[in-house]
Amino acid sequence: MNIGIASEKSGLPSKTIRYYEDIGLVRPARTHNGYRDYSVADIHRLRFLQRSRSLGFSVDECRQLLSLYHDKERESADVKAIAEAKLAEIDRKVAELMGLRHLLHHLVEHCHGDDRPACPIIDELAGEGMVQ
Amino acid sequence: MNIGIASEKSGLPSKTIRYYEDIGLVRPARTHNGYRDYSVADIHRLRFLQRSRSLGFSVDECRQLLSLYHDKERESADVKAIAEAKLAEIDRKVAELMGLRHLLHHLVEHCHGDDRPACPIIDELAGEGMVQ
DNA sequence: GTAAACCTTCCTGTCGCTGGAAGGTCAACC
DNA sequence: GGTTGACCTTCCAGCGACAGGAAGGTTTAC
Repeated sequence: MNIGIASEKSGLPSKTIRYYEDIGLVRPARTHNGYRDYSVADIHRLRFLQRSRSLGFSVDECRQLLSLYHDKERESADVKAIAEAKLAEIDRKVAELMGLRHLLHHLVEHCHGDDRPACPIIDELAGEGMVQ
Repeated sequence: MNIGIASEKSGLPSKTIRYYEDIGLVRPARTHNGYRDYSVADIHRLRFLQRSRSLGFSVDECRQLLSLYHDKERESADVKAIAEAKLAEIDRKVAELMGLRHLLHHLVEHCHGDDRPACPIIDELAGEGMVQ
């Protein structure tokens, strides 16, 4: 399978697939003309990568997950630990964004939004506001 | 004021302050020996940048906000529009993270987390799961 | 006098790709 | 056989927003 087909089947752009090869995540065969030749197993790896990346795992975490995936003796405890760490990270990010959201929302609510120069958002950013 | 003091007062690392100068966000004077010399107004700009960056505005958005901040004739409508766009973006991010959180949580819940090789997280990533 | 703490510029690396240039290969059509 | 167009290759550069470090100058304190 050429890279274009692999791209279609995996949902990853060709550029990304080549990049994944550069960093050693996938090693396709080559045909006589030098074209990359993807096997069904390669496509599985690529789909696995596409899914885990879209779930928010870093490329390095994906590397670990892939090796666990291919390790017949893998312990699901390892996988669970990685997933749980990621879950905690997501919670942290959401909390941070929500805090940010509340502050911004408050500022927007108190901004009259017309052509008067006074603006509580700018005042807050300048450190003259009453918020926090 | 030397850059170290500016760093303390603004809450930004010296490296970041120099970077902001590189990209034209702040233009401190120089002393006879070539050291950067920050005025009180410069510190205000830096604090403004620190606050708006930590509120999730991109450097380019900060640049806009700064110019609005310095524009006496600014219209708060402009500021409000930027803040509202950012708010919508935050909402999108939170929604995405929550979706991700639910899926991951579900997977973690169904992973027994011991040394048995079967692991629903891996199965899901491999495309063999029942989830979605 | 000298050591520590500061400052300078410049270059490289981070992460995860993405875009583009320059060129080789293949399949189809006239 | 020629040509077009779609594919493929490698390599190099760039994104955002800095961070790390080298090599060297300056100031301050003792």
